[in-house]
Amino acid sequence: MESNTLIIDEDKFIPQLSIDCVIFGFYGEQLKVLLPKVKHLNLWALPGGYVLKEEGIEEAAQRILEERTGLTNIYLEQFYVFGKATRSTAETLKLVLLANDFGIQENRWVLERFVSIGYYALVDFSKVVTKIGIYDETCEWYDIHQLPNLAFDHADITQKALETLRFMLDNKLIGLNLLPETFTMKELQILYETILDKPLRRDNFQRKILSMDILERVEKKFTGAAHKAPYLYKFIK
Amino acid sequence: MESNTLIIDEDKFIPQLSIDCVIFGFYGEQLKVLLPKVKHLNLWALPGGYVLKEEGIEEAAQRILEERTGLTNIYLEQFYVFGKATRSTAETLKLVLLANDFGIQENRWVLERFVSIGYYALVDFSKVVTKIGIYDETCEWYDIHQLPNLAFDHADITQKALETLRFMLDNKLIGLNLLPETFTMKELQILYETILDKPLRRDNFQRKILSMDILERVEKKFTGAAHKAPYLYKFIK
DNA sequence: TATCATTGTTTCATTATGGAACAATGATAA
DNA sequence: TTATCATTGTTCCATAATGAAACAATGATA
Repeated sequence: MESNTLIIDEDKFIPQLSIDCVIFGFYGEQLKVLLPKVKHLNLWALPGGYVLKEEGIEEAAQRILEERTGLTNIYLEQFYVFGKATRSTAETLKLVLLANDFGIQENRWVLERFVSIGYYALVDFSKVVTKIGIYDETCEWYDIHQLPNLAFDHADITQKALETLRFMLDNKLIGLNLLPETFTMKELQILYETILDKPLRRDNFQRKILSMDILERVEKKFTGAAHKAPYLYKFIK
Repeated sequence: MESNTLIIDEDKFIPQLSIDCVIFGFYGEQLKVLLPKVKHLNLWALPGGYVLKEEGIEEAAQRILEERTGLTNIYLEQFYVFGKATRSTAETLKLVLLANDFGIQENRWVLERFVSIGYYALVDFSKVVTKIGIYDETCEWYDIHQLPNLAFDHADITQKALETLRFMLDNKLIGLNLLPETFTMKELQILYETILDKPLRRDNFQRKILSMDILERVEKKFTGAAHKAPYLYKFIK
């Protein structure tokens, strides 16, 4: 991230290195991304920040997420480093500074080229209570298919995060972090369908997931709807 | 990489950010890693370096590889960023500096904590003519199972590169970069077996690979051995 | 010409997957 | 009470992928 860093002590951080986080949540049969809005501009940026000189990058990502969104100790996965020379951010950053009545100090590294480490986070939508960072106007969820105007190359970063999530779907227990404690098979299937962006067969999906022995069937869920009540499941620890 | 950077103009580079490359080759039925040896010490370090302020990280990796090994325009893949706070490198680096009669300048960022971007490279062993970097004593191939004394956390980095290579084996055309223009099915199979570190069935392997329609059968290879001559294959462009 | 090691291929059993149908169930309406 | 309905849970079968064994081909050597 390169915005919202208007008042920082540059000596505390590793110069020209940043972290950007793509936070995925799942709600209303849609995959969502949590995005803070830049104050005074029609512009959104991934929650991001810098790495303290004595701080591990994973800890930096956790700290940044807590400062910007209030989320603590969440599932994080490094996915790519964005470091093209043409990854120019100074122009947009200057816009941000001007819009917020900050002067532009040309010699600071904040205005130089950045290398940014991308992390994606998976969170249980129902447990998230977002906090607005001191430089943010809002911090809200957006459908992955209807993202707002993203700053810098943050649309590319989000896209790459989504591709990585898809690629990892069979190797990591994605659902464990994106769903509440208990859920129905249908909810899990819709989550997979949403991430993969393609329909899956109900019977085959159930057979495959159950054969993995990662789910425990708990009680039934009576919704009051006029049909058979589905079982609830939870992940086996 | 944090060694062999004894005489550098620090202002040209992004501070505290480095690139380390794990170069894989395949020869004699073994997976090899190309490693320069640190001058005057019983110590080897992955070929690495820093990123110029106006340079993309991929170009930086290519430049570093050319300077250190003579390899140009090779297959590179980013695989992980190593940025733990405890990733201390100063002690070893001071040893390197002392052993090479360089003074230690405490305030330079070269001695601070580093965040290092890991790249792995795949090269055709038969085409490699290594060059010794100006700070290196030798630059030679080592069997992946018999690595020499590696500096810093470079053994971890190498291990992670190998794991990523394994994980990607079915998704990327690994063989295309590690084998010469033409090769036998057996050579390809041994490559796969070596990377995966487990035996594969000859018949099933052949069937699976051929069904992928990525190989073109060329002429036969007469070795003079007392058995049927195998076909040679090459990858379809 | 027989032997040998290795390669290329076929065959068969087993398992996984795709696709359809059927049975079960919890509410609602006749 | 009973018929209806939407959805869930399950079974069944055809097809595809994979595991494993056997067989045929071939290029050199004795």
